[in-house]
Amino acid sequence: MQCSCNNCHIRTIFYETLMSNELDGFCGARTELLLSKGVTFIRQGDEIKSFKYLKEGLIKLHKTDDTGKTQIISFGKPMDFVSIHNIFAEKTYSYSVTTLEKSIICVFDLSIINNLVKTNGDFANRIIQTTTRTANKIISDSLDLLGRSMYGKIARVILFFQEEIYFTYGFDLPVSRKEIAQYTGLSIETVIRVISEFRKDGLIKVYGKRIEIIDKKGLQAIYEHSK
Amino acid sequence: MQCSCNNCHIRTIFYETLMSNELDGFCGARTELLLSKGVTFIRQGDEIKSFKYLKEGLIKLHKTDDTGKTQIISFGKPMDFVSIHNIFAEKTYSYSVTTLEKSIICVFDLSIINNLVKTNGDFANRIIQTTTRTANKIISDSLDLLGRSMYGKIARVILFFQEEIYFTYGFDLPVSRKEIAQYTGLSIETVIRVISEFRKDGLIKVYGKRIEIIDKKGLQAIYEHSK
DNA sequence: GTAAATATATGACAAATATCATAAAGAATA
DNA sequence: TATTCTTTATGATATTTGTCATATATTTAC
Repeated sequence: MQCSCNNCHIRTIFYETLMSNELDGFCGARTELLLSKGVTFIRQGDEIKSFKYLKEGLIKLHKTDDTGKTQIISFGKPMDFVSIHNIFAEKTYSYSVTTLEKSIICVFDLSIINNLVKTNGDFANRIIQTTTRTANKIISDSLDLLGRSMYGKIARVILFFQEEIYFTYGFDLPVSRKEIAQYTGLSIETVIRVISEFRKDGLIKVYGKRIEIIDKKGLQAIYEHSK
Repeated sequence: MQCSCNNCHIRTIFYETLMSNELDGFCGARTELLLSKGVTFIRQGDEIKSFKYLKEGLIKLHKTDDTGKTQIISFGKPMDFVSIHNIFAEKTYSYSVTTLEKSIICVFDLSIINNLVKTNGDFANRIIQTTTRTANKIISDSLDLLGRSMYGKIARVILFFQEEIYFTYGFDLPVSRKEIAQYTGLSIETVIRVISEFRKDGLIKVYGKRIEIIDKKGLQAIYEHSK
């Protein structure tokens, strides 16, 4: 039987671990969500019933505390599992997830995944690796940011979108200055000011959301010397 | 067969998931390490060959970057798995682990754990839950610290040792001011100054490493209003 | 037991970052 | 189109935190 996941990267993550009959069940039971930009499709506090995979697009993981302050925890790109480090440990989501661009989400019933974990040791192993890698990336990224100055933090964000999301020197920032502030822990004004300084120093060009990296080595040097 | 892990908390984590014969293999193949204070028993970069459990004592997870700067990632207490969020994802340790007090570490060969993951779905499930919970705690703690002022950060550290480690209002800090700085991202002088301020304000008494909490509600208020 | 190293402590000052105020540009809405 | 709301931008100023200097106390090494 042809599985509609054939062209999807999720196969390369789990394929080898699944028997043909398991794969059919796995792929057959999935739903696809086509979401436009700005849709919060997971809300902190909601019960976890499914396992979600970002097939295309861009998302942010975020949480709001009792005082109403919002923090952005990480950005997710295609081939990322959404909130995967959360779904096996808790009954409800600790974080919300919102699209930053038009995105396609694959939704699997959590019971199918849990069942495969129980019956297929290799699959269980893949899940363990994937969850821990996802969590480790969040930990090392947030520890990295913690130790840097405002210049290093903003340089990191710009380099992140260039190196891990758009792969070109010119791109439209998918986040507002405010969201960069929520991710870095800086104030909005500081974010705006640092971006302006980078522009004045000829490191980047800025036209609203549009960023063009002029001096990538300079940006990298700022990032690296910002401890 | 009597297993010497009978009195150990690790049984309550994995017990129900293991058949009697599996349990024998699990417990029989373990080694115990008795370590004095200040011993680095896991070093970043070393190959991961075992699964380690902190039976008694206190440890810190830390890493040193290329510039020689050391960051403390988390503190581990009894019943914690040491670096568990790392061992399934990587071949080598990303972090070092050092005892802060005399500690007992149980060492299991990683292949035994991996084998159980493959053959026992319930056990695999427990491992997934444990790894993700460990990682989630680190993520939420570090996000929490990131958003707080120096007063909130130091209050958090003092409250952590009172509430999660010693359970009494008076205790000896198991870490130096420098280590608190490495954990919070503050400078050493700032850590010392804030502790002094807390003392001058009558929140705590300080005799070198000895801390006595005088006004716990006051400390909590500082922590909570420090965003 | 003495010397050296490390940890704690505090002051003075500098640097980093936040806050408040204000304004213009853009986007959303009626 | 006019109106409102949000985002971006910048200046002035205040607050937070770091750095450097120096001193004492404590621990470690020989």
